[in-house]
Amino acid sequence: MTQTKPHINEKEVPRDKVESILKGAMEEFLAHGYAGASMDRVATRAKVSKATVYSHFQDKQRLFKTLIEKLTSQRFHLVFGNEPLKGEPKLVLRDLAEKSLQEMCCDEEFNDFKRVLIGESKRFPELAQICVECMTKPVTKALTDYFISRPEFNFPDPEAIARIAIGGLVHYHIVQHIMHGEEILPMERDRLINGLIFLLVGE
Amino acid sequence: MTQTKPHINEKEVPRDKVESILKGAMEEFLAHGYAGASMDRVATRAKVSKATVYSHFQDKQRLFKTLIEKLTSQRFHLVFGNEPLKGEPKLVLRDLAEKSLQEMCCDEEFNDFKRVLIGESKRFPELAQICVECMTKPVTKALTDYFISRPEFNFPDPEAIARIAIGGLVHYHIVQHIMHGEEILPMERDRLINGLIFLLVGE
DNA sequence: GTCTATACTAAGATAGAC
DNA sequence: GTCTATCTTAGTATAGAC
Repeated sequence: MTQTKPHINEKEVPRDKVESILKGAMEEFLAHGYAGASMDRVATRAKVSKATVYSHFQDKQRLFKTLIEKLTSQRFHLVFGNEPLKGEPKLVLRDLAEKSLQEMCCDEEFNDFKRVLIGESKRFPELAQICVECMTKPVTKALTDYFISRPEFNFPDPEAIARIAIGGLVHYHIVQHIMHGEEILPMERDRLINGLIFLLVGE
Repeated sequence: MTQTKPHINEKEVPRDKVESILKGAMEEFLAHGYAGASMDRVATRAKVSKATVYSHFQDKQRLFKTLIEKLTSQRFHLVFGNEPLKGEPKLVLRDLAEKSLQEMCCDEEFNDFKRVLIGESKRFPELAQICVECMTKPVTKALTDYFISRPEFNFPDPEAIARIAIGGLVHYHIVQHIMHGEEILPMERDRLINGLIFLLVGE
C-alpha cells in the first residue's frame, strides 16, 4: 500500500505549494487590489511558475475568492474572543475599545484587507457579506448581549446602541488610518474612548 | 480681434469635450475602480477618440485625480448645507440623521464613489485626505458647534461625541449598503436613529 | 505536479494626417 | 483640436515537455 505522506501528522508535512501560492496571492492582492494584481507577480512571490498557480486555481477570480474567504475565516476574524463579555461596564468598555482600536490600527495587512474588501464590494458582494457575517455580526452580538446582561444599562434597544458604539470606533479608525485623516481631523484615541464611555454609562 | 466663443456667457457655451470626457471618466472609474478602468472605454463613453482624451489629460493617473477632486468638491460634498444647526435637539438630530441616511443610501453613484476612494486610499492617500477635508471635517464641525451652542448638552468633549454619532450613522450605512449586510444584520433605519437620539438626549 | 515557452488579448500611450 | 492607425508592453491563460 502506498503512503503518500510520512507518518505523524498532516500538519507537519513540509510547506505545500498551495499554501505558498496563497501567501503570494495575499501579498499581491492586498497590495494592488483585484484588478491591479498580476498573476505573474503572484507566481513570482510564491516562488512558483505561473502554470503551477493555474494548475491549483482555475483562474484569477477563483484564486481571489478562495483567498478572501480564507483570510476572513482564519486571519482577520479575531477582533476579540468568543467568550461573552463580563465585568464592570467602565472597565469592560474601555478594555474593549482600547483593544479593538489597537488591533485595527497596528495591523497594516488588516487595513489593506479592508480597503480591498470595500473596494471590491460591488463586484464581489458575496465576499463583503461573508465579512459582515464573520466580523461585524459576532462583535455586535457580543456587545448587545453584554448590554442585556447588565441591568444598569437600561437601553430601549440594546442592539441599536451596540451598532452605534461599534460604528463610532470603526469609523474613527477608517477616517484616521484608512483615509489618512490623522492630520486633518486630529483626535487622540483616548478622547474618543472617553466620549464613548460617557455616552454609554454616563459621567 | 478674435472671438473664440459667442457672446452671452461662458456657461452657455455648448457642451465642452473636457466635460464630456470627465463624465465618461466618472462612469468608467466609478464602475471599475482605478486599475480596472480602461481608457478606451472612457473615450467610448465620452463619444470621443482616445487621442482626444490624452490631449486633454496627460495620462490615466492625472485624469483620475482630476476627476476625484472635481467630484469631491462639486458633486459629493453636500451632506448638508453650511448654515449652522439650530433648534430643538430631538428634532434637529432626527432630521439630520434621516436626511443623511436617506442621501447616502439612495445615491448609488455616491456609494461607488466611496468604494473607489477607500479602495484606492493606499495608492492615492492625498485623494482620501481631500475627502476627509471636504466631507467628514465640515460635518463634524457643524455637529460639534451645535452641541456647544445648546447648554442642555453637557458633554465633556463635544467633538468626540460628534465623531461617535457620525460614525454610528456612516458605519451603519457602510455595513448595510456598501457591504450588502442588510439581510445578514438587519436593522430598520428608525431603530438606529432612535438609539442615537436616546444616547445623545436621553429618553 | 511542475516547469518553459508561447498564444492571444487588451491595455496605455503616441505619431501623423486633416 | 480631433481623428485613425499603430507601437509597445503587460496581462490572462494554456500547450507540451519532463
